[in-house]
Amino acid sequence: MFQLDLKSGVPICDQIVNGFIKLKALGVLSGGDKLPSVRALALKFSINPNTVQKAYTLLESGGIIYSVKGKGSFISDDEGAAQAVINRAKQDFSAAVKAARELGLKSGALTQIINDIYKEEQKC
Amino acid sequence: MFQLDLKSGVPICDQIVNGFIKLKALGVLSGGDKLPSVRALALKFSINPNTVQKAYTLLESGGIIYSVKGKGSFISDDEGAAQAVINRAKQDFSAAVKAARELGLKSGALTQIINDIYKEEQKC
DNA sequence: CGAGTGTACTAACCGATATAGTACAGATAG
DNA sequence: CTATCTGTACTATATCGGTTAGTACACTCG
Repeated sequence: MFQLDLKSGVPICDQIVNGFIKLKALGVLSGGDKLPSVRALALKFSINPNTVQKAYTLLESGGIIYSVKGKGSFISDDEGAAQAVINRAKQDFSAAVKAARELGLKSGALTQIINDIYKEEQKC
Repeated sequence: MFQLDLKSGVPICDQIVNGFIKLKALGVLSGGDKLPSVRALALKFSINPNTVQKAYTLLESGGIIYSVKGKGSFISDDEGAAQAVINRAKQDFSAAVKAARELGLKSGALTQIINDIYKEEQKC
């Protein structure tokens, strides 16, 4: 399960959304898996159930999960949603590349950074 | 001169800060160049002078510009500040790379995006 | 029926951002 | 010197997004 950083400035609901997206992208959660209930997750993180519900609503509108009244919320097995997540991640990354380019960074410097970060991953 | 997007959600003062940083990074503005006065820029963008002043204060605390009472604000010729800008840009980009990696994107996909964006630049 | 589930709604609080208005100090041109 | 432009400082207010608080309803399952 992911962690929350209450003092990071990043909205809690966004952190929850991204947390489950990552868990699905990594294969930790897959189609049909049950998510914690709104109230249970709120209790675990000591936050308000409304905040969790907001995150779940966002996840459902994005096709990442689906919710059933009286039963719970579950990871969607929709492959299109997974692809949408990847596309959104690519868009976010593209924006970062363009921002870096506007500040005068060369492509070589960027690829170098990528290599460093992915090399660091292999150590673990 | 840069543009402002009032409805982007990005704080106006941040947009002003980034705007001048880019202008300096691109060489449009260089050491000693005079910035518009707080009131003039506020008038041009139809925003509050306080907001411009806040941006200028941030720029000065970052060493990007320096201000002189009664004279105006000027681009700093401090090379260390320029390096700091580049480092900050690299840090921002690193964060984007890590976010993409956490979502399962491979380094090859990222370098591909970089190549596409920088290739597109050469067309212009 | 009862407990747990998602869902909906209103009200209120809080922090960040932006605005409004005023005031003071230094520099420069006339 | 005076007027005007400059940066700077300060308080107060308004707005918005995010969060919390509290309540309520409908559904599922044992």
